[in-house]
Amino acid sequence: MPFSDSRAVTRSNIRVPRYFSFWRTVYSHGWCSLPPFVVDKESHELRRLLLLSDGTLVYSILREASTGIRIRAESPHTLTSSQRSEVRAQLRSCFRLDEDLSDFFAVVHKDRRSRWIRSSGSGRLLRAPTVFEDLVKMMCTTNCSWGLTEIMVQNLTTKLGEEFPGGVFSFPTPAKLASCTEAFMRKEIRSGYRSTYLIEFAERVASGKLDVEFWRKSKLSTVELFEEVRGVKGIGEYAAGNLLRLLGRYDYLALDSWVRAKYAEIHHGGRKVSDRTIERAYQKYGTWRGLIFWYEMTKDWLNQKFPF
DNA sequence: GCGTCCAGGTCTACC
DNA sequence: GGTAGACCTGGACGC
Repeated sequence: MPFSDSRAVTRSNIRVPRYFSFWRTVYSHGWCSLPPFVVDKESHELRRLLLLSDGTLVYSILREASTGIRIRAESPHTLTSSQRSEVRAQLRSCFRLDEDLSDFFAVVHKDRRSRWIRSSGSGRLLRAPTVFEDLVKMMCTTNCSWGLTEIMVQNLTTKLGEEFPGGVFSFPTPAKLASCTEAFMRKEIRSGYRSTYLIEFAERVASGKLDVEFWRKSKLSTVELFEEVRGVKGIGEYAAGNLLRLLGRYDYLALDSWVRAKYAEIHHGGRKVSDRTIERAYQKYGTWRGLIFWYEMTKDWLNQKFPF
């Protein structure tokens, strides 16, 4: 645990919007169990090593507070005001605090089946500080078990990330990932056939040929943006649909084997149904359908303090 | 302990 | 445009 007397500590508080739950956001999907995110279940904290734009590493520890989110930021030196601002900006982005969901909350409030989403403080899906990290992780979820995804991401951070005293690691930069050989990726990261896709993607980002961070504020239509995301080798329909959710676009259901089985269990007694049937059922929710679908599939997590 | 089979998305080649 | 097979790993299972 990276505590040290020589460490500079900054404490602050982030105000949160209406209809927000810290833990419902942390457990909105599996990202909180992939490093650099770590949930400390004993101290009820979310921890994460942040890499600032000037290269400074900041170990952030977040707790739920009555006034919002309480942050303890540990760093090798006292943070400047611009560094403190960047820490807060990265965390605000992770928690989607600046995303306007008023229309979404109005839609779910009108729908008896979905009303619980607003009242439970759900609606904001946790994401990484960068689109690069979200996409790399998304690629690591394809065609494998969740356990293997955790192994790949763990290896990416410990073997390619920056180390902070105390044994925690940041997520690797595009340049660091781009410098890897395929053999290294296969042997050390265990990313298998995804290795060439990951390296190629990192090279495009590191060289500036592909600006994925711009996707969060892109004015492209959702269909156009979906196609652009699909242009990354290794990202198919499922991964692109899921990534779009983390970009604030919710038109796609991002069907994978887990949600297909879950939908069949909830609505058809476990009997398999076609993707078209699922899509038809959520058509009425318009551009919010992907978000409402996801929360309906994970509603049973609501009753668990730590769903996973 | 070893071998075999299977699940999991995406890409590519082929029809 | 649709489909089959390959890709790779961990886990389950049988021996």
